[in-house]
Amino acid sequence: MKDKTVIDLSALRVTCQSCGLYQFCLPMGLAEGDMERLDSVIKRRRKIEKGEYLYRMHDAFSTVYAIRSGSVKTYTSIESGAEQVTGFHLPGELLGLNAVSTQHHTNSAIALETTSVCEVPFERLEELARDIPSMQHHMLHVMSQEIQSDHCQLMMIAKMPAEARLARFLLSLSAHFGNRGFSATEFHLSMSRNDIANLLGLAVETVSRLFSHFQDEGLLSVERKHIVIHDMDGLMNTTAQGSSQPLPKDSSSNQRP
Amino acid sequence: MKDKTVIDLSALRVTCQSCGLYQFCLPMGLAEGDMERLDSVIKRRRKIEKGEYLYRMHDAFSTVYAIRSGSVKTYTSIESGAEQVTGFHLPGELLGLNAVSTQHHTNSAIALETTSVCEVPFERLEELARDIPSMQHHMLHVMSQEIQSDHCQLMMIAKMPAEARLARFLLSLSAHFGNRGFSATEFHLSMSRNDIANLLGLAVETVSRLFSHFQDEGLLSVERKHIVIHDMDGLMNTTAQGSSQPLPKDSSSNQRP
DNA sequence: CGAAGCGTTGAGTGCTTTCAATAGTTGTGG
DNA sequence: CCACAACTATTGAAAGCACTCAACGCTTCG
Repeated sequence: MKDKTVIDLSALRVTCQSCGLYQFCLPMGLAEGDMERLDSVIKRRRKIEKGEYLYRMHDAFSTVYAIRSGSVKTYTSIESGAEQVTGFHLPGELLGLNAVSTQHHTNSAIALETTSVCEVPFERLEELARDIPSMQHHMLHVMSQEIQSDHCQLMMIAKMPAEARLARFLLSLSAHFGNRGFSATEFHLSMSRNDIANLLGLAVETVSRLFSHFQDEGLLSVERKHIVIHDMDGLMNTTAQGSSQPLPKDSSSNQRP
Repeated sequence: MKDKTVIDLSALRVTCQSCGLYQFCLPMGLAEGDMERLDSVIKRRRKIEKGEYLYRMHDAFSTVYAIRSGSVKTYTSIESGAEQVTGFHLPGELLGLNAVSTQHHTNSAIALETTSVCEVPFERLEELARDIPSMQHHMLHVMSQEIQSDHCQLMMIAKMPAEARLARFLLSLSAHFGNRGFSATEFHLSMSRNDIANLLGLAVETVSRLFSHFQDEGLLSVERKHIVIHDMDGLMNTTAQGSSQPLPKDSSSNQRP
């Protein structure tokens, strides 16, 4: 335990530039000088264990979190006690920004495994954003991206059959891992079947059945939380909502003049 | 037609402060001086007819729109041609901000009736946001609010039966109108049944049946697009997912240590 | 080792969709 | 001005997908 301080010091000295994720994270697109200013604002690095909360719904909002390693589940609860998982978040993602409007968190964030995050005081971030145009733009960028992904999620739940939803979910995980230099075909699910089902708007049993079904078809192998994708194209095909229906364009009540 | 120029001039002279919606719109919370700066940035006021597009998916993003009157439907299209309505937007709402991340619009916005909007060049808005902290904050605020409402929508589609979804939809419209000084119990639906069904992730027939059902129960009267709510509480009760199930808190795989 | 929780599988039910037919509404052109 | 076409909305009947209920194996943890 003598070298504890040494470890702490080196940890504190870690900069965004030295982080393998900096191109996916807050400093994305920042000039070097600006990155140093960002570094100076990042409060500290925190490690949280599986099952610990990063923050809870209704907590006062003061801090934004960037995930360094591990994974986090976010979910909102409704009055009746029902929960809706809104996403699983992997390294490089920014959490907490959607609390700006209420000053209180509107969802809870819980670690799915041992997770390390960077904490950034939001006030500081706002100040930085004022001085650094690309930082301001990036914050808007991050939020607009979340909106887009929510819309995608919405469409998925509203329009796609269960099979396609799970396939898309797995493919999106696969792409995430692939982008970050990990295997796109073999990975570990840090979330429970329950969480997956909740995110996709399905019953746990349905998810379980679908995993078995995919395995029977030879699309993938699944053993508890270990996934190996054998047939990426096959998975993508199940995504295509049954088949390619030649929908009439603009089926709504409006036409362009 | 002699006074046409007079009308135009007076229209151009309209300021945010003179707009009945300013407390719901972009200038929300701005100091008076800052509001004038905002006014000077707003490019012009545009009137669009029913069926015209404010912008279309994939269009280059340069402008943010604030709705003055009328209503607008936004929707995204997926590769296969299927569409997902992402929202109906009423006076005071800001549209287009979610295109920041891609520089291209990721949804289309079409007028459901004759609609007038204010156009704000996004670049200008970003500049303003740099100079005026409360403006920057407000933009983040608007986007964070959209994320929250999307999460709400997600939960609704994923967890609620058809009846509750339509009830919630009507109640949210009612609240919107009420907040803006209109009747909360009697209003006009500017969107088609098809659009409603699409937004709620239902079939048109289901929506139609539900309207009839609500009417049979005496909760409301509906005649084509004219709605009169008779029993607000009754409607709210149908929202409660069948009843109040005493769900075990935190049904997920995680527990707090 | 027992309890508790997660995951899988089966059977039956039900909510919602799909298919189909009919009115009502809107818009256009003869 | 009316008739026809196209579209929107409503209603009924049948089918299907996913859910609920239920039981059991497996893993984890105290």
